[in-house]
Amino acid sequence: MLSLERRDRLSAEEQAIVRGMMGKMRNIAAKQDIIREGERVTDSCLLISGYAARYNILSDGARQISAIHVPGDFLDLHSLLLGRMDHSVTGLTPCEIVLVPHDLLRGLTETHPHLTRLFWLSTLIDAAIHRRWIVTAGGFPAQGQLAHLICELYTRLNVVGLVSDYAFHFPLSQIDLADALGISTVHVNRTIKELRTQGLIQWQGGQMQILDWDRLREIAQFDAAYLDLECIPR
Amino acid sequence: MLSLERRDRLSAEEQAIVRGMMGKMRNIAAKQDIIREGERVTDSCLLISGYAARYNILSDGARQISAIHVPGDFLDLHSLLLGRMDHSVTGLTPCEIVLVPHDLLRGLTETHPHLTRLFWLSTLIDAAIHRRWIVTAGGFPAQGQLAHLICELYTRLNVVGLVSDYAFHFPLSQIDLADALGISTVHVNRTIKELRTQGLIQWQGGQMQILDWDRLREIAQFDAAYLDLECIPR
DNA sequence: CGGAGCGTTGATAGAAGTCAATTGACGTGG
DNA sequence: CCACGTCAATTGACTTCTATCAACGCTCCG
Repeated sequence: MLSLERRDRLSAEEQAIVRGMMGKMRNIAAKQDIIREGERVTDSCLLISGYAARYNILSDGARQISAIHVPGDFLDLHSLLLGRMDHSVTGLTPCEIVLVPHDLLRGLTETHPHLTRLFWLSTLIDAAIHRRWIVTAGGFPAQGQLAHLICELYTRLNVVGLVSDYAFHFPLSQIDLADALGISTVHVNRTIKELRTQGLIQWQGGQMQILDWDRLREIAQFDAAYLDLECIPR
Repeated sequence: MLSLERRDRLSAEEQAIVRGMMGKMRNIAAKQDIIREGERVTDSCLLISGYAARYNILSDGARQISAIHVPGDFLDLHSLLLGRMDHSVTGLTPCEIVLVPHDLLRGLTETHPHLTRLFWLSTLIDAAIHRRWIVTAGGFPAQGQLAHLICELYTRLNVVGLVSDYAFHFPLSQIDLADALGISTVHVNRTIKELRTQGLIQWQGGQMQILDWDRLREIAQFDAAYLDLECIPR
């Protein structure tokens, strides 16, 4: 379930510990905030199902999304060591999350170095994704950016077994995409239209179908290396 | 020297360990690569003096910078747990770095939980900075983006004692700024001109002088909270 | 002296934003 | 059951921001 377990082997004991840390499941509605900027939090959230996003509100009221999360991701593992949240987290769709108390996580850093490194790794992959977003935002026009996001989400969902035949559930609104890509909704709409017209994707009823992975990947200059999907000792 | 020590207290033993980990100093010329994309590395680099940057080269040859580093920063602490570098690192100016062997760092994660958390924290702050760059890239026009970068660098340099009277050494080229902000050099030039004309900054001979911090901060919507500068137990 | 690199400026082209309007899906209340 | 409101998707017209192309000056240095 955790993306952690795809990048290194966990011992039976470690698996048991991780499972034992999970608090009770909580249901989050779409558009409901899970964490608010400025809070000091006492638990980290693991996303079980649904899409969630980190975002900030700018002074003109615009929402800028800095990360989109898929099941298996920690939404705010970084809150374990950072003093206050520098962003909010919201459900983009209805979500299920479990809370992992910071006390337990901190205890784990004292007693289980290997698990600690894997949790650390999880935040490092977050950071690698952030860097890639910076690169695509700065270096690509809207079409490349959108194509890259689709490739990335496809790959990340694939890791947790949520794709089949180049298709995945993708019920986000064009508004969400606009806020993530930093472009207007009108422009998102036109950019999607281009991808459709070029026969690269199909997207309707909350279902995304990639029709031509190779060309989409090329437009996006997508290379999954930054997601560090090797399963190796860490 | 490390930015680490500004965010929590280190015991005498911890300070000694950290000092003991430093390998020998290396000098890097401006525009010289320190780490190349795709490498597996065996040491992490700590920047002692100068400016460095993480970057990727896009298929059209453009360079997109995803992070700018100041003295006291680790350039690639994440390489400890990530398999291969997903970006390169270069000196933007002549730099001094010290290498910290991964063997030592990994050993430390086995024996010193508190120091481990502080190293982890260092990468979390990197990530927080990445998020802020995503927000400013997506949400601001060029002037706000540039203003934000100046505010950020001022604040980060202040942490390590490298500013005085709102001035700091800033010998980057406009080309470097263009690659960091994802805009053209011509537009960088015009944007700087605006900031100068508005009496916000002065920048000549590699020296940046902030003339009106309050207005610059306002244009940039800069709030240092994301840099998490509190000195608290972690 | 002459070239290379950087900074600066003007003119023009292209990308993306804003404003406005229309459509369709959906849910609520009468 | 239908009227109505809301929200998202879509499209057109126009504006603004940013890129590109081109030219020129400056400084540094071989």
